[in-house]
Amino acid sequence: MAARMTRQRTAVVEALDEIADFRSAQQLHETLRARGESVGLATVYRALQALAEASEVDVLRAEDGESLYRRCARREHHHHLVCRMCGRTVEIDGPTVEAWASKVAAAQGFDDIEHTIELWGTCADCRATAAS
Amino acid sequence: MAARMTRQRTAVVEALDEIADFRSAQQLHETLRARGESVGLATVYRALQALAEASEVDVLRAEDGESLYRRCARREHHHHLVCRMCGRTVEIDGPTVEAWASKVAAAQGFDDIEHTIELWGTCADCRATAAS
DNA sequence: CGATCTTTGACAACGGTTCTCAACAGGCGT
DNA sequence: ACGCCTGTTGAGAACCGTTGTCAAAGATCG
Repeated sequence: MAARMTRQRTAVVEALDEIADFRSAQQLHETLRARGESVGLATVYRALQALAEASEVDVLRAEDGESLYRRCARREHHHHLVCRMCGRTVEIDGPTVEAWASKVAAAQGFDDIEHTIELWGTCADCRATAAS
Repeated sequence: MAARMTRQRTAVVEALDEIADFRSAQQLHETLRARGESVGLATVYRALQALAEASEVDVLRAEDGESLYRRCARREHHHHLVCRMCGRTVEIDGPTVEAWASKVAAAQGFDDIEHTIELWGTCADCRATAAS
């Protein structure tokens, strides 16, 4: 059960530290391969899974269902505004929304409440690129 | 391009009308089969797709990525509080949240904004069942 | 009724993710 | 330093929800 620090896990964490945007496991795998780090795809998935479980990375689902990962600046609970084209991300928090969510859910007799609040859009750069 | 009203499409719509909770395409297919209506799985998927496109049904992604469908009472924009065990659903709207979302996104220079706001929990009934 | 043209359905294909299992390598004890 | 023990790796298979294929079936119109 002791988490060993292997070359592969280190590589995944380092890659995440350098990338500011949300990326899929496959994109990350691609990146590692490209920079010469030989890491298996399954290993990337496992590393991300472990990191997510330890709250070291945030996970969210793209509109097509693919999982995207990101190492966030703050470890506290927060949400994201993500560019659906390039993955560019802005961290957001909404104290108002949090309160609203738990109040509404509790009023209906629901327990173990969890909420998904994500904002998707097209960032200024991508809009410019798409226009050309 | 003219949408023909076939036996299969009618069956899917009728099933949705009778079920108040979010269900997956496969569950719906199962239900139709069980009641004697012979409908192909691909057809169920296509029917749901068409209905979703016409805003006749709401779609949302379960935590494992599966798509869930539901015929909602109101066609206007709204959100859901869903029981993650049985799919039981309560429709919700949050005018405050809507305003907050678009304001935040616009402030960051993002366009074509879309937001995902869903609440997950365990309903009173399922909690009781799980405890026994 | 017949012609036309969409829809159907069994099955294959797809894409992301997880599983399998033998080879491998941290890291602790000596 | 050396081995051993045990967690980890990786190539490929398996999985599972979903979409594509294409010949046969059926809805609609004249």
